[in-house]
Amino acid sequence: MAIEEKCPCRGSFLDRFLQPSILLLLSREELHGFAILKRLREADFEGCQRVDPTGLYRTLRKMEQAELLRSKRETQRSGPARDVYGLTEKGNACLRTWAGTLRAYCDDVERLAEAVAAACQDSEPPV
Amino acid sequence: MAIEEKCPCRGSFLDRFLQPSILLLLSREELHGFAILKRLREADFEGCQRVDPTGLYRTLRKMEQAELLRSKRETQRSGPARDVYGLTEKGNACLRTWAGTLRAYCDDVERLAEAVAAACQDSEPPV
DNA sequence: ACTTCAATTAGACTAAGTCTACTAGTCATT
DNA sequence: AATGACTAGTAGACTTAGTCTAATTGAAGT
Repeated sequence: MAIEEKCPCRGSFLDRFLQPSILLLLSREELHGFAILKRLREADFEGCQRVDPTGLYRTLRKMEQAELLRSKRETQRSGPARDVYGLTEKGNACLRTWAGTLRAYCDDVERLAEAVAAACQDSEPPV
Repeated sequence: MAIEEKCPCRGSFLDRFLQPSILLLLSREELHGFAILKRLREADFEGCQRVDPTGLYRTLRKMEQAELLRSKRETQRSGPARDVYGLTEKGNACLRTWAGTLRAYCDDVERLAEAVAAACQDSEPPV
């Protein structure tokens, strides 16, 4: 009867916010991939705390292809070279679109959450 | 500069709520696949309005395999046979877990939405 | 020499959903 | 009798997003 760890109801498949999170971080300052990774892991936004490096770097490259980001390779005095990313104008427009999308999405999920909560109260209250 | 139709910021990839929606519907009454399809299309919850039949039926079978649903084949006096689905006890437990998950998720998205909105106001207000 | 950290990449995989197309029965028209 | 519309469900290839394991390179610390 117990619900498994990987059942979708645990919410493990509900994270689709890597892109807006990246755009948000880069709207404040330019950052390279690894810095974005660390920022996301410390973020108060839980959705990206367990971000996977492979996924992040792949997403950055994809966003650059989509012209949301531009990068420049930066060779440091010490340590390996790294790609510093910044927002393009299109990236900024994308972030503004996200603002509305997230607002609408949030309201929508809110309605579903309330309906589910109501259904649960009606039936079996959790003791 | 314009954002494409299929850019993630439009929100087209933000629908991960087919399973809780199905559980919610079935917590009220038993239904067969096609009825679930129609209910979802009329639902006030936007996330599932454009649900695809293939995806729905596949999800139903998967949920049955995961023992969240049970089905019985029902031959009607008129029309093709159909599979009527109902919640199992595990399905009920899953729905209760969803209640908490959706609540937490909603709060999380809310925070991100506000941060993005704030970032957009700081930079370029949309004219 | 050994380890640790910084920075990034490769490749195979999984979850969810989309798109096009198809089958098969029933019903009302034409 | 044939057509089209509706009900009910299925097949298969594809896309998006993200995970997991593993590897590489270089510099710094012990």
